[in-house]
Amino acid sequence: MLSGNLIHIWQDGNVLKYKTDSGSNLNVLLSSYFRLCDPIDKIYDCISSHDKKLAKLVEKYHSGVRLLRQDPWECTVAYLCSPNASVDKIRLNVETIATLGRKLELCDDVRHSFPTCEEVLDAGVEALEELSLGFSRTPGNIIAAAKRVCCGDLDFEELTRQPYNNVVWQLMEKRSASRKVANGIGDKVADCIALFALDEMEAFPVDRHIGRALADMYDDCPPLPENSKGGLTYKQYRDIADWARKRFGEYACYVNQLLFHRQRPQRPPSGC
DNA sequence: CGCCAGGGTAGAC
DNA sequence: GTCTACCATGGC
Repeated sequence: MLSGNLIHIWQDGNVLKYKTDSGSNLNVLLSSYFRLCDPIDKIYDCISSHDKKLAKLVEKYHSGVRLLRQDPWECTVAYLCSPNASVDKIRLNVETIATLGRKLELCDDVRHSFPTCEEVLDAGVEALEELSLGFSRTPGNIIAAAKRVCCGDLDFEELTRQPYNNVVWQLMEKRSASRKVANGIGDKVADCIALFALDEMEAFPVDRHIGRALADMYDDCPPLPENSKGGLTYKQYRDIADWARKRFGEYACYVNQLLFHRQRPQRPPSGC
């Protein structure tokens, strides 16, 4: 589902094909979603030239792995219910929340558009609480985010024109260096929204998989904590992300995508 | 039963 | 500013 259009998408060799009953031509929309204007060959060549391990990842995944330009609101909600959840669980959460949206049909495939922030507010926090989205704080965080977006306090359009640090700062609602407002968006979730929806190519999300991959592949990478239960402190997170930006340079965010897919069954592009 | 999953928060120092 | 215990749930 993209911008209210239910689309069936598949890959035929190096060609992207799709089917939809939407009257309009969706080439522009899909081109933006898959970032087809990015110089992908140049990017992967550049990454390959860094080291052997990356070259191997590029060889394996270059024909399938892309960075996406997702819808900022949908992306925000998706990552609000991502903490301590698997990709499959997050995908299920997004599909479940989508039942609050408009019904769509294509070739006997019945799905839903992702609900707008207004539709989420109309549904109310009680409706979200019945969806088993994970932690009990998640429905409240989603409602709070919906209010920020609806009232214009959180303006994604404007954020895409701002520098990376500023974007993360605003997403997290950090008002001082020491105090952060609890809105469900920490450093990692903010990075994901910034990179996957707001064109902030400087973002380098560090989840457990990325952290493990880096520690595994590079001896000079800041080490992961030994006995932590999965979590990185803000400092540890920043140290690793900064190391990666410095090490991988301009296309670090694409390296991030490759690392995430390392030793993982390839899945169809996420989204709804 | 155990462990793991695209982490964030309150509260402690 | 930095570090910890705790949080809900599904899959395996």
